[in-house]
Amino acid sequence: MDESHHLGDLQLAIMRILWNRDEASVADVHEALEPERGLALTTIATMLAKMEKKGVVEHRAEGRRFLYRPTVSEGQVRRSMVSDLTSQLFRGDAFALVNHLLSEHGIDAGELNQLRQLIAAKEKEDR
Amino acid sequence: MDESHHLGDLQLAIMRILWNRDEASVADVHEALEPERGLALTTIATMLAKMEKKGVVEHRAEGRRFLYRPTVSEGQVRRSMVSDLTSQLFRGDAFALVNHLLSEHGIDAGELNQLRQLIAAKEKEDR
DNA sequence: GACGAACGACTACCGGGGTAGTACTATCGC
DNA sequence: GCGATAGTACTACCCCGGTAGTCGTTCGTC
Repeated sequence: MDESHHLGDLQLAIMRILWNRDEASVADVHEALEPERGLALTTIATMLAKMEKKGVVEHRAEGRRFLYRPTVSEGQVRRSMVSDLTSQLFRGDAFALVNHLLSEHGIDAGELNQLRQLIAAKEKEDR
Repeated sequence: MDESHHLGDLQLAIMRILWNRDEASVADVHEALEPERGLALTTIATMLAKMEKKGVVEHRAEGRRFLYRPTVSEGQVRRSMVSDLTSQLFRGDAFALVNHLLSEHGIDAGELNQLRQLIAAKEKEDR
């Protein structure tokens, strides 16, 4: 369960498309990625094959076309990658990362406000 | 400047030692890392050379021994790696990452309390 | 002055992300 | 039935983190 799925940049871009579409052919993914990266279609196909081997996507054949679907959710990937970073940089202390984000990465006043409400809600449910 | 220093696991372990010591020989680093990882001394030496080529450490010779020093701070590395993750997983939205940490990674009641105070302090200084 | 220990330099190898060309195959249009 | 086409499979390559062996030099010691 939960298996440390750390994905590279292109892999994440591909996953994002699959999460939106739920199922997509190589050509679909290629087309969607064409504007930002100018990659060859075979590059996408290779990457999908590697990702399948790793277990983050699966495919079924529809005629001669492969339709790929994600086997892990965006939430799982986020949890896994955030956990990795937290243990690498903050000795596993998630609170320390929150602290860091607040002091080093611009969180504006409106967001602080939202955050306060979030905390209030969370404290209530814990009790 | 600030250059996206993304370091691997061993590289971070080495950096942590250098940040604590401010200057260390290959043997020092090797000795400090011996308990947790059982690495060969040459592995450490190779890694330090690669890290120097990348610009995160530098060395000076003291006799026939090299003394390495970090050229980037722990804060710089944290900022850079956290920023990378934030843009990869949360479209650059640091607040979304905080949100994720609160709901998905155990932050206990006491920490929520500290967090509330942190926010209060930050709101005051913004005004 | 020769010898062994210490130490850096160089080289090599594996795995995995990223990139893509070439080979093969099934199918469509004529 | 045959050629063009669409689509996947295979292979190869680069880069880099991680791992380590071997080589050459230099130093301290007898």
